[in-house]
Amino acid sequence: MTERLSSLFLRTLRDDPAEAEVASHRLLLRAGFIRRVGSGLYSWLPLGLRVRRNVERVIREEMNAAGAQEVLFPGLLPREPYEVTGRWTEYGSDIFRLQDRRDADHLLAPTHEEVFTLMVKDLYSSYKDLPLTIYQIQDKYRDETRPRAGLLRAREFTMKDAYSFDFDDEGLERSYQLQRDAYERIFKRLGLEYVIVSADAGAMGGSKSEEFMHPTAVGEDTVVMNDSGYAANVEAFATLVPDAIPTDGLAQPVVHDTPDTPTIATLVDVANAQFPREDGRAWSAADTLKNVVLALTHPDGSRELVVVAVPGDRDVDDKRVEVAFAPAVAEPASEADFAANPGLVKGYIGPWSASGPVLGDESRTGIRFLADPRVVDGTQWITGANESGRHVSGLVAGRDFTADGTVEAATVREGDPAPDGSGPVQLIRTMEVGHVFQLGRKYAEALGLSVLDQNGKRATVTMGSYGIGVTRNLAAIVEASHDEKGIIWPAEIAPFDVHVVATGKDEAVFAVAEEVVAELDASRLEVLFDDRRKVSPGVKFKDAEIVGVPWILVIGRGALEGEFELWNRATGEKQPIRREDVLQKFAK
RNA sequence: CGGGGCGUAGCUCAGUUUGGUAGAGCACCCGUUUUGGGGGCGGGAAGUCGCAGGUUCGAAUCCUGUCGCCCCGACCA
Repeated sequence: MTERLSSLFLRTLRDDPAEAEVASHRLLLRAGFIRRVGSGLYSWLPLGLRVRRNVERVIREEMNAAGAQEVLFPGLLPREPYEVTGRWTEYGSDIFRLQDRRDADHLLAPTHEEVFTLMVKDLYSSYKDLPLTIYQIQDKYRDETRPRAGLLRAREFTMKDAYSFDFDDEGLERSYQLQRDAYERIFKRLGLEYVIVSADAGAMGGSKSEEFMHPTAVGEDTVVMNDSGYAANVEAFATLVPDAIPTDGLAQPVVHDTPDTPTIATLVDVANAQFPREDGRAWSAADTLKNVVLALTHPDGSRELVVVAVPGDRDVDDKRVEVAFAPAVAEPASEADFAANPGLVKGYIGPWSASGPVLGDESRTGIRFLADPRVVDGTQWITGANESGRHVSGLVAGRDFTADGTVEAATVREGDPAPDGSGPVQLIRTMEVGHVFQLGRKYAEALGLSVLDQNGKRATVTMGSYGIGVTRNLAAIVEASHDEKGIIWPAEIAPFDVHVVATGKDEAVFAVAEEVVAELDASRLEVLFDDRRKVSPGVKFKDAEIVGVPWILVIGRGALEGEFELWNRATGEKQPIRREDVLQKFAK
């Protein structure tokens, strides 16, 4: 196959479009792969479409090899299936909703669990039909609050989603593993670096969930990992719990007047000035206990206040809180909440007071009190004394106060110990490029998908869900593989195998190039041929470099003597090549 | 949703403060020259100045409203 630059629907841009910030967005626009139509909506030009099809091809090959079968569902769906699973409402304003001429509600599918499940329900009814894994490559729609970074977070994006259907848990585990293995092969072929992290499964009600995360500065997720193989999403990070300390012989708590210390920093200053440590070391924020009041809204609509205690040198991490309290929604307590609970003295909250416990089941307020796992028995803290302008020091966990439980709410920091004992962790920015998920029976139950077992009894099917963002992966590859000159496509998904550039004005040179291109084409190579006349060599070279085909074959000077030049786009290496060696060089 | 910025030719932008005939570079078309790194010269086509209303003799420019886009944050199966 040969495409000629003289007729290709392509216009490269010399200047960076003002709308593009990140490299992939900028380069895909400039090199003429995509164009923006609306916020988070992109059109695909011939070059972009070719790469996209190649990404899809890799995914298809691995899906098929893993025994999955391809299907295709509509992107436009009626409301009913989503009503049954509760997602019509749960999804809120993140989905595009529309009405047909009879005012019937529809949506543009953000994901397809429901219709896959219903399709299997329609057709299958016996355990003998299982296992089954089916997939599609489909456009998904999400009304993102803020689309950004071009293809990395778009409102219309292409995704491969697969679903497995099994009779029992062992079957699900096997199907899951097959998909997981296929994902590893896909990312290796795409040349995309990844780490697999355990993810929180709460939101979708499943059991086991792992995310394929691609390390990149433009990522929106934080992964906690170390060189010894530990890796987890920051939401799923578990604190390594220190050993308890004997409380025997520890001094009794002391209450101090600490006016004007509403923040941890001011408290530490006052503590060092007024009641220095006996061992001479200075108090630090880590010696204080910060008590944060959160308001939870439970799925039944009820509202509950909880107090979360974290060491004062850490903050409460919103994402970790969200997971810790799901399905309840947590938000900072409002002024009204404080007004309704006079027992909570803002800025001076603590579990203890001179006149008895303030927080917890048996306390004055009865408010649930959850502590960071580091607050083990025997640790001593400076914290609020529940009186305005007063704090207490030497407050011993397990002796002077007891939490109602622990909560993973504190921020994770570089250097924190991994829960598996493998040592200190690092925090890296990543982007989710794939997700494998054991859904279990949630959707099958909600939608009534069951099969008859060997005894003729109904049994609910168990499901897995497996997603890869096709267009996001394409953009991630550009992020990971470009230089100041342009894109550098990995051979597996490059729009063409070789980019032949004919230079000069000598028609004899073009005639040679035509012959070589025809030979390459005949050996089933995909060739991009810059056959433009009256375009200067510099322009052609710049275009070749920004477009990013792995090999650039320059036919110009010396062409009539059979001497060409072969450029390696990735390394920048340029070597002479004899005409008679060209075919062999590219032989597949 | 909060904060910031921006809408003028396909792209990048000037002009707006101080109202007075719509501009530049690149890209595009024609001619010419050049041919190994976005070349030179000459000519040309191309814009409802986001949209609506208002003020004014006159609005890209001032006023009001509105729509859209980008960035940071919140949010994100």
